[in-house]
Amino acid sequence: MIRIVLADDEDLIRGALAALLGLEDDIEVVGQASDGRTAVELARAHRPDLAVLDLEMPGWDGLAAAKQLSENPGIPSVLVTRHARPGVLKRALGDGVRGFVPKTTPASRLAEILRDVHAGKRYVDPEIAASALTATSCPLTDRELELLRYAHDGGTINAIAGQAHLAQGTVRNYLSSAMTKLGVETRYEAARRAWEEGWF
Amino acid sequence: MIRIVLADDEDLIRGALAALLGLEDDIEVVGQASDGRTAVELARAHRPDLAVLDLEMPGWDGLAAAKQLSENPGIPSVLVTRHARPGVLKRALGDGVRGFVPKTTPASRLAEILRDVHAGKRYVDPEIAASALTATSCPLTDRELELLRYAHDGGTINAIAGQAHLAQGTVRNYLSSAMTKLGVETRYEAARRAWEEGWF
DNA sequence: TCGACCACCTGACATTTGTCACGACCGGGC
DNA sequence: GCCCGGTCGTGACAAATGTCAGGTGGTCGA
Repeated sequence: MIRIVLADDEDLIRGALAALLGLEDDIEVVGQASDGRTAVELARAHRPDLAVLDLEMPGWDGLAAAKQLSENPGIPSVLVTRHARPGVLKRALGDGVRGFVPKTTPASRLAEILRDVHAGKRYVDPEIAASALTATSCPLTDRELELLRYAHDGGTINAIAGQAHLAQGTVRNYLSSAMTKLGVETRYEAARRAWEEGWF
Repeated sequence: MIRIVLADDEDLIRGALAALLGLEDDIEVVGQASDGRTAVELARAHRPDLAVLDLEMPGWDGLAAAKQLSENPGIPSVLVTRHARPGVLKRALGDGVRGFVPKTTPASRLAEILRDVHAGKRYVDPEIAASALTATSCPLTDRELELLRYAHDGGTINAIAGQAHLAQGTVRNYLSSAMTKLGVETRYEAARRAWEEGWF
């Protein structure tokens, strides 16, 4: 019997996934959480064989939870995600994630994947793996990424400079540099590109 | 027995929802589709009692499919959505949608909701209903909305003017007007606000 | 120790953008 | 008729933005 802790912030999806896994004779969902922190607490209490975590969650996301679980109680995680972002896959594998499943995966495969991971294998969606291999590794510096993160929600340069505690000239330079590196015309496009690649 | 056609572009979620509904004795999923157009074809072929449609789908989205189904074979629809956008709810109800369920709804409630809708009732998530009532109705003109749609993916004014076949001065005027009406500083924030409200 | 390099920051400059005032056209109400 | 609101455009101005040359300090390998 494979004992699982399941985390997804959308109740409907989490419940549906639980129903799906409940159909399998050898899988048992022993706990459900709606955010990463609760998932970690549940896992430390129940000691499941496996954690199935949605990547996009408020507060601690799936990646943060997976890292915790892999370090402390040594519980392997499978991440489920809507957006197949190559950079995120790389970081996830570095943080001890054992399976990476986009939501476009056929439902019938999920149980098999969990069994494989439980048996010690790893699973990575072939599509994402391919794009992660061909993907240009991130050409941006940490500072550039930080400012792109701020730029992502559409504020003015001044607002960004305030949040980052920098002069606006500096902010403009970093963003300009990022824009040239990515070959786009505006910081918004740059921010979107960086997000899509999974660089943050 | 309530016969249902189910549409969601994410295979994993669609399969999980099917599993969830399959647990109910009085509900049968007679067809599954990954986009709105296929959902409509399936529904015309199988004549289900109800269609459960994800709102966010490529090609025809859930709203378009629901409208078709309500007009032609007269099949009622329940929309499932991730983002609770008040404007979308209003349009949906106008297009004959009978149920509006955000993905934050507890999984255990879904079956009840489908039964209610099948019995002729309507269901609208109370949270969204409240925000739709208090929401300011859209103060923007069609042209302003159109340009905000273009602005939403981050191009320059020139690019937008090209797509819309307008002079850049005109584009700036419309966007500026939209920005003042919404009380924001940049066209990107304006575009995001309009999207969040469900105005497009 | 030196130079090369990189991340970091700044100021000056040209372009883009937002704002405003204005005019023309069209359609529908009063 | 007249007025009003939406559409489309122009020109001008100030502010925000992007671009560039340059400066500082630290690390690293030769």
